[in-house]
Amino acid sequence: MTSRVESAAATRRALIEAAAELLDEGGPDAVTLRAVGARAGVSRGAPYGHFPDKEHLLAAVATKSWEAIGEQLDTLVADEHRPPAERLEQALRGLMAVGRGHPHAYGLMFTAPTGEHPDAVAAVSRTHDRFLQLVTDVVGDAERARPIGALLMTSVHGIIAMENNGHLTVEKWNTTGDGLIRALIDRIA
Amino acid sequence: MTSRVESAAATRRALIEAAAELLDEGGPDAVTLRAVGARAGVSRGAPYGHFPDKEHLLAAVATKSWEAIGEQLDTLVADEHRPPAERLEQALRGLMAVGRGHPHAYGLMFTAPTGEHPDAVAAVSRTHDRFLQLVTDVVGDAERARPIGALLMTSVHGIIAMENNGHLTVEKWNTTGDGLIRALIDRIA
DNA sequence: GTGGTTCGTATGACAACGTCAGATGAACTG
DNA sequence: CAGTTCATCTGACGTTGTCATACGAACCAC
Repeated sequence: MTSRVESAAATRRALIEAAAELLDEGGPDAVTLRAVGARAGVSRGAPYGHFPDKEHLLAAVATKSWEAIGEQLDTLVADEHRPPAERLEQALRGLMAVGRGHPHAYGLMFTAPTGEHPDAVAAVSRTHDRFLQLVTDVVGDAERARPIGALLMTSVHGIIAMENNGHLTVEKWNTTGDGLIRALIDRIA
Repeated sequence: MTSRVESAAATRRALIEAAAELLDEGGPDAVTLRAVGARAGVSRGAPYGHFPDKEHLLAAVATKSWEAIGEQLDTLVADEHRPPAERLEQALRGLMAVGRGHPHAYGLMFTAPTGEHPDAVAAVSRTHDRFLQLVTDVVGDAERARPIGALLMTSVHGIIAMENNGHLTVEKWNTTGDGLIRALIDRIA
């Protein structure tokens, strides 16, 4: 662990993890380069040895979140015992669980300007591909699955976003995020 | 116009409008209290005579956006010549137009922590009520319209959000935001 | 009118932030 | 062992949100 490249890689990982933790605990405002450095055990300017600026660090955090969801979907794709429809529903509910458990991280995933960050774009693309595979397993045809998957993905994202921002109250809409997922599956997939 | 209360109210309006313009033109980072003051013709500390802090100013901007959409829906509700389904579709496409034309303002509408800002909450509630009226005109029963309206609202929001963040590409999903709106109406309403 | 009060605005100051330039020291290379 | 590399530290700068203070014109009683 005392090798220079190993130590640098460990520091880089620690910075990303520290930023993710601070984001989870205190929201975007808590993610200060000084606080990130402190939690990672380095000082305030250390991130600039690994990232051009703060935005790239946050993009790395978002990439990690996308990859985590991708792996989650991967295990669902591989689980061939269960019926495809059940796996797809599990995927949608898994997305909601992430959005609820880590609302700030979830927001970051859809906030980072993706165009400037190829790694993030690739991670998003891979995750979306796995999601489309799950949809394909349900509807049969891969080409037909694409717009259907888009409708499912955008709708679930909208449900999570409005739930996290307090715009989805039971008093107003007489339903919950879970209920909307159910309705979505019944009407679309 | 030289009355003190009139002048103060004009300044307040100018501050909100200046913030909205800066948000439209340069995104959230361009909305600096100094820049807002300069554009409104006052100085950097003037906003504190009208808002407790920057967040409340932004909440006022979001409130204005919600009210603008509310009025837009209002004219649709009142337009009884056209069939209800057509008016509902027009409402959904109007939401998309706002999201496309003013992406930063649209993001702010769903970003402001609504709990702390009663005016914003009220504006959102009124706008949602008008949307639910349009849904009721289509499905007939007001109670049945509520969860259906929720599914429509969250889905459209998800479509707009993913489109604005570049996560809704034709290459990946083989559809567009407009196509998804069409599919949404066909399958839900 | 006139004097005193109110209150919207201007100004100076402060801490915190992102960012960069230079210094430091330990891991590498020959 | 001498020289280089490079991750990290430290000091500094401009900008930001925010507050305390000061000013001055609109207000109000008489």
